[in-house]
Amino acid sequence: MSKFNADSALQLDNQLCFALYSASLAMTKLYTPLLGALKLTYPQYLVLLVLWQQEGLTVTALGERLTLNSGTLTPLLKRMEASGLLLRERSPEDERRVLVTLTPAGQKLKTRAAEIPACVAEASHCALSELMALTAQLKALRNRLNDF
Amino acid sequence: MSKFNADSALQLDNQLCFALYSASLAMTKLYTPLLGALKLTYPQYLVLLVLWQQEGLTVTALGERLTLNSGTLTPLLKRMEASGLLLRERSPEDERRVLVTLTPAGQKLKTRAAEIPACVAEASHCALSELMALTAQLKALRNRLNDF
DNA sequence: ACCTTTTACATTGCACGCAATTTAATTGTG
DNA sequence: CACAATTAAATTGCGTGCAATGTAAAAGGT
Repeated sequence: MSKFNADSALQLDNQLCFALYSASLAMTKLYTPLLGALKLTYPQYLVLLVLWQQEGLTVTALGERLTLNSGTLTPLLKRMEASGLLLRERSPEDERRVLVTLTPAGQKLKTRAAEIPACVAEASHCALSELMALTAQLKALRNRLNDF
Repeated sequence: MSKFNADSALQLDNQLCFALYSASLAMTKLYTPLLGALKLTYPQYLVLLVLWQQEGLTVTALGERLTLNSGTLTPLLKRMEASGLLLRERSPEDERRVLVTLTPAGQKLKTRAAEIPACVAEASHCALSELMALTAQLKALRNRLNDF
């Protein structure tokens, strides 16, 4: 009897999908209290990570970076605008586009957020090299899945 | 200048959290059409994976297995009950507990779901050994994060 | 027996996340 | 120039996911 028959493949703990799902939920739960101190949600933090690197992106460009669509991003960005972190402005050259820029308050959060990655690295109980290797593997997997 | 200063640590593509997040979303998007043929959502499929292995679990036991709480599970299980996949019954010995069992329709889906893992393995373009190794790493990470 | 505490689920309110659709602006084509 | 096709966001409807709270049953202490 093979070790990997159909029944084995359907066991929750053998499933890469569940390992990904549950690890991602666990990571979000780790971030929640850290981000709560900055009054940010987890996807809001991801938006800031992008904007701290490059401002003036369109909603579509942000979505490509985060693999999120306008159905998710539009209300999320509106909430961040309402809390004073960013501005959403129609592009003068192309009125279809909405350009997203940070307010001084949004830029300022970068300093306070700088401590977060170290907290996460500590909680993971991993060497930096291991974290980097796992990150690279996950990015490769994500790209293969998205290209499928 | 170090390769891993504070600014580098805040780059989206260096973040394990985003690699996990985006890979998990990509995996869900891969499953969605496969599960749509069975009229299942992704977390509903995860519930079935558990119940196909062991029936008669309480809501709490299911939640521990899936790392989900009653706020998520109660409405999810009600929807699955409404679609005829399972039963939710109070335990006669302890009226606080709700026991979840599969209907014949819920059990029957296991046969049709058996093809899904192979589809996912193909889409990942990975050898089985690589998938197993990545799954093991993610489970270890999840456990460390949850214990933190 | 009485009463506090604990346990198990359910409920509420909020924030995603996405497919499908809609609206408005721009581009392409004759 | 007219007008269909394309593009960019926004909207709608639904299903999670969770913190906080509520409710009812069981357990535990005196």
